Amino acid sequence: MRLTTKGRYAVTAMLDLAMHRAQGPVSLADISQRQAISLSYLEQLFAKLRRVSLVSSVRGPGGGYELQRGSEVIFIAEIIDAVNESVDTTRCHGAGDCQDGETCLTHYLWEDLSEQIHSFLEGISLADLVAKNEIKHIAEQQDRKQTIMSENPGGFGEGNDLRIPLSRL
Amino acid sequence: MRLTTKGRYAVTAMLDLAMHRAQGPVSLADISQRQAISLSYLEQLFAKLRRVSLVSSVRGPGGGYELQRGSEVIFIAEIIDAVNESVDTTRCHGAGDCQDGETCLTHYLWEDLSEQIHSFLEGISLADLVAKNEIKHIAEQQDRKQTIMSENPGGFGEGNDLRIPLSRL
DNA sequence: TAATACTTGACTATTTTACTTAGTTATTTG
DNA sequence: CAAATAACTAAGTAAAATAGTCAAGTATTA
Repeated sequence: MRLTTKGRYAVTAMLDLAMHRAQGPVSLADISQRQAISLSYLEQLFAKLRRVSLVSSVRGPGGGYELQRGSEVIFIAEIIDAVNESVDTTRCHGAGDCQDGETCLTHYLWEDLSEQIHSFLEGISLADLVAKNEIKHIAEQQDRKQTIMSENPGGFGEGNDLRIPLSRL
Repeated sequence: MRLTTKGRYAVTAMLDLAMHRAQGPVSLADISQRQAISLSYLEQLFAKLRRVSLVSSVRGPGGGYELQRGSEVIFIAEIIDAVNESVDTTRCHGAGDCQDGETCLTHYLWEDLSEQIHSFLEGISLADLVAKNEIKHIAEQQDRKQTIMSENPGGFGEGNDLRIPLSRL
């Protein structure tokens, strides 16, 4: 699991797509302007997103890209995986290449952590992100942030207040 | 929040340190051998880890690095933050540089997600990773994986089985 | 048919990563 | 004290990833 600017661009573009899906296909040119990402780079990213069936394309005038599923069933982990081709984190690839076994152990520990992060991002959808944000804005207008959490089971919580207890994992 | 190979190296090295703290200061040469990371690269990483007081150094023969706190209060997020100097994700830095406000919105959404991941990694310590691993190994020996979760509140769960419900966040 | 917009591939610049080299400084042990 | 050890520092470099350019297509719509 890697989390780089490349993945951020992809998620950002997908969020843009999610927020404009009402108006039909969205052209990369539009996303490029709105999100300040170069058109050619978007083309590269969307080629990969298309390959894994996250988006579908419509050619010709008025064409563009659309989410192939609803934004509530497109998860952040999928998007990031699509653009970041996986790298093998272990230096000894499976078969016992390690001398003392120590190397394998720490590598395994990392992979394990990586899995946790992946699972975490598999639980967050595009729709979740957008929805949570809307709630936050309403909350700020109403100026009573403290009660949002309990009132709204779909929300994410606020920064530091949210410390996931290990007992829940 | 970025999650690159650089951060992985740092976490791996810190894990190595945590697992060998009983035998006093650990030299970078030892870590280099065990974890297959070049000595000079480790020197760069540990310069940063030392700057934020995650480790302390002992010079001279028999010297090396030690964790400055217990491994149970050193969190993964700290390690990654130490080696990855932060990049500003928003193109318009605070002040209204954005034309239509759209750009800011998706950037904000990303920052929000990034915060979630950060909070997640703030909740996992070096000790947690090691401990969970030991439990896993015992479990595999005993060949009754299914019951581990409920029996052991400190554990992390297993890969896909662990899907954090949004209602808990 | 002309315009639009996806699609592909090759190529390039920049940045980051990972490593090398060559030293200096502090500490311990013989 | 001298020699060995290992942290520190800094400069430079090779390789990889990122980000973007350019130039051709193809499919679709008006």
